[in-house]
Parts: sequence; structure tokens; C-alpha cells
Amino acid sequence: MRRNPERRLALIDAAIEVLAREGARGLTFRAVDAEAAVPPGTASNYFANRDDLFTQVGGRIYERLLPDEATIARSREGVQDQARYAELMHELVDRISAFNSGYLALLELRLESTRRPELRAVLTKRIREDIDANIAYHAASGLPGDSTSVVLLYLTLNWLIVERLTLPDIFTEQEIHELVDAAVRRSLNA
Amino acid sequence: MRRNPERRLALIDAAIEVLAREGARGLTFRAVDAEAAVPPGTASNYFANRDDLFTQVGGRIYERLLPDEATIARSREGVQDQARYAELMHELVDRISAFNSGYLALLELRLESTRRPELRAVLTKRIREDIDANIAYHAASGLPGDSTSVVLLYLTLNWLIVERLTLPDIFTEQEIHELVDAAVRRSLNA
DNA sequence: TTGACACCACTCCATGTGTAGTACTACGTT
DNA sequence: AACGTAGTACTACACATGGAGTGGTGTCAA
Repeated sequence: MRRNPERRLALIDAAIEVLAREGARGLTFRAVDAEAAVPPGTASNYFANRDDLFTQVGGRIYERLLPDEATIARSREGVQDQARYAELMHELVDRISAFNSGYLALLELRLESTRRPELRAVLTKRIREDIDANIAYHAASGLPGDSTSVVLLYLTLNWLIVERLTLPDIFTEQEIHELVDAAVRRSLNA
Repeated sequence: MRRNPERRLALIDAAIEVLAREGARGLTFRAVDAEAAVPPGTASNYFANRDDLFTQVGGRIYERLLPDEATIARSREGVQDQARYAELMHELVDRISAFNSGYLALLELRLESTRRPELRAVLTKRIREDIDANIAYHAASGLPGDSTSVVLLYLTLNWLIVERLTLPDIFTEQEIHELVDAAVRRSLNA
């Protein structure tokens, strides 16, 4: 088992691209090697087996989907009212949609997790933490709404992104924009 | 190309199970043959190639996820108020969750459709029709809410089902129940 | 009798895992 | 400066699996 951390990270990030492009079953050591442009056999040296590869990707993918520090800092600025909330949600949807392959890879991982208990455990932990962090962040932010509205928005926006990324002709960009606004507005009405 | 329609349907339904269990890349002629318990080579005779298989499954899957006539008829009974709306949505979520493999197969198809234009066209058409039908049905039903509330509910409940089927430990059954109620209630507030 | 379909067998091909072995590089030691 | 060593990159190979596609034979019903 090799230890070079940069190389390991490069392999995992390559695996994310492979996942998005080829699907879960297409995530093979060979494909990761090719994507990362390293000699064949390298991934074999960094991951004990495919299960291990999936688990490590599951641990990494969420980091890459989360906003960076600067983005978080920026989100705290300005009045924290409903209009600002909607603005933040537009940014969220755009940011995640932009990292296309990351989100698709996460979907593949979710589906794969129905077959891999270890992966499921990793994903469950990460996502549960993220939801809780969102609720806590929201509570401290001064934005309108309660914890239920946070969760409802999480649900709604997730599927909106799925729709946009998998069947882009279902909703126009205009409709997506309006749906985000409506989701924010209505989720706040307790 | 063989024509026996019962056999074709049996193969397609077998393909749905394979999709849910093995993922999109695992959907092979061989696997379908095995699942349908027919001799190897049979699926080759019924589908020109894998692309054709995917497309035909895409045309079928939605039929199986839709409610049957009896269920639709029952949904028209009683007062059409918000409490009834919530009740119907609980039934919807439970019905779709129950046909576990069908919903997972549809997710696999969505992801696969990023790679297969024909499949994407079929799915886009079906889903667009379904959303429009839901909006029309809702408008005629006397249930509260507008077309935006229908779409928002569609989004929210879809991801709720994803969450339940792929990472069942994120939300408890109790929480899911409450989220459905909250989604109905809040989506109605224009 | 004939035609459509079920069934079976076989060829060809592609892909992937896991591992053993070799080459390289950097670093510490004397 | 020369040497040794350890860790890693790289290469090659043995072995196994799985699947597509097709041609041919059997079977049954009209």
C-alpha cells in the first residue's frame, strides 16, 4: 500500500471523474489509472480492492462539493433576509451544478451504497453531518425560517439539481430560477 | 428480432430488476436472460443492442411507477382539502418506495441517459408528460394549491424517496412522515 | 408443410485483477 | 564523494471472467 498523499488524492479525484462518466460499475483500477494518467497498476497499489476505492471516494467527494471558506464568509455578509436567502440558494444550485461530475459521482455512489455497506456508512455519516451543519449554520445566521425549512429546501434543491443535470430539457433555466425562488419563499411559511 | 410480446415484457421487467440490483453497466443481455430465467441468447434476439434495451426499458419503467386506475379513482373520493392532499402524498411516497427496484432502476436510467441521447429523449418525454398530467389532474381535482406547488412537491418528494431508498438511516420513518406533511403544508402557501 | 420462435452451442473478443519483479530517486551515513 | 537503503514508480504477465453476436437445430401450431 503506497503512501504518497498527493498521488492518492489525484487518484481519488480521477475516480470521481470516472464515476460520473462511466458509472459505478465502470469504476475500475484500470480506468482510474487511465484517467489520472499514471501507469496501469498504480491504483492497485493505493487501494486494497474496489470496495476500499469506493469508500475512500465516498469520504472525499463531499469535501469537494462543499463551499470553500471564502464562499462561506461571503454568505455571512449583508442583511440576512428572505431575498438574501434566495440569492444564496441560487448560488448554491449554480455552484453544485457547475461541479457537474462531482454531483453525478455522488449520485452513483448513493446507488452503489445500496450494495456496499461500508460505503453506505461513510455516506450516511457525511450527509447527516452536512444536514446538521446546515441547520446549525442557518440557526446562527439570522436567516428566516426554522430547521424544517432548511431540510425541505435541501430536499427540493437536490432534486432540482438532479433534474437539471440528468434531463436538462425538463425545466428551462428560467423555470429553475423561479422554482428556487418559490422553494425559498414557500418553505419559510410555517 | 422476435415478436412475442409477453416474452418481451418479461424481459423488460427482468431488466428493471437487473438495473436496480447491478446498476446500469450491469445491464447486459446475459444478466437479463438469467433474471428472466430464459436461455442465454434470448435477449439478444429481442433487442438490437444494449442501446435499444435501455430505450425500451425507459419506455416501460414509467408505466410501472404510475398508479393504477383503481388508485386514481380512489384518490378522487372524499373532500379534497389539505389533509386529504397530505394523505394522498403519503400514499404516493409509500407506493413508490414499495416498488423499490423500479425507482432505483429509474435513477440508474437517469444517470445512464447522460450518455445515451435516445434514452434521454424517451425519459424527457415521459417525465415531462407526467409532470404536466399531474398539474392538470391537480387543477381539476379541487385540491388546494397552484401549479407551482405541484412542481415543488414533485421535487421535494422525489428526493425524499431517494433519501429513503439509498441512505435509509438519514431520516427516520417518523421524520419522513412529518416532512411529507410539512412539504404539503408549506408548498401550498403562495 | 411451413414458418416463427425457443433453445443451444460456439467463436471471438475485450477487460480487469493481483502480483512479482525491475528501475528510479532521494536521503542518510560514513 | 561514495555507498547503501528504503520507498515508490513503473512494467509485465498470469490468470480469470464475462459478454456479444450468430448460426443452427428442435418444437409447436396454424
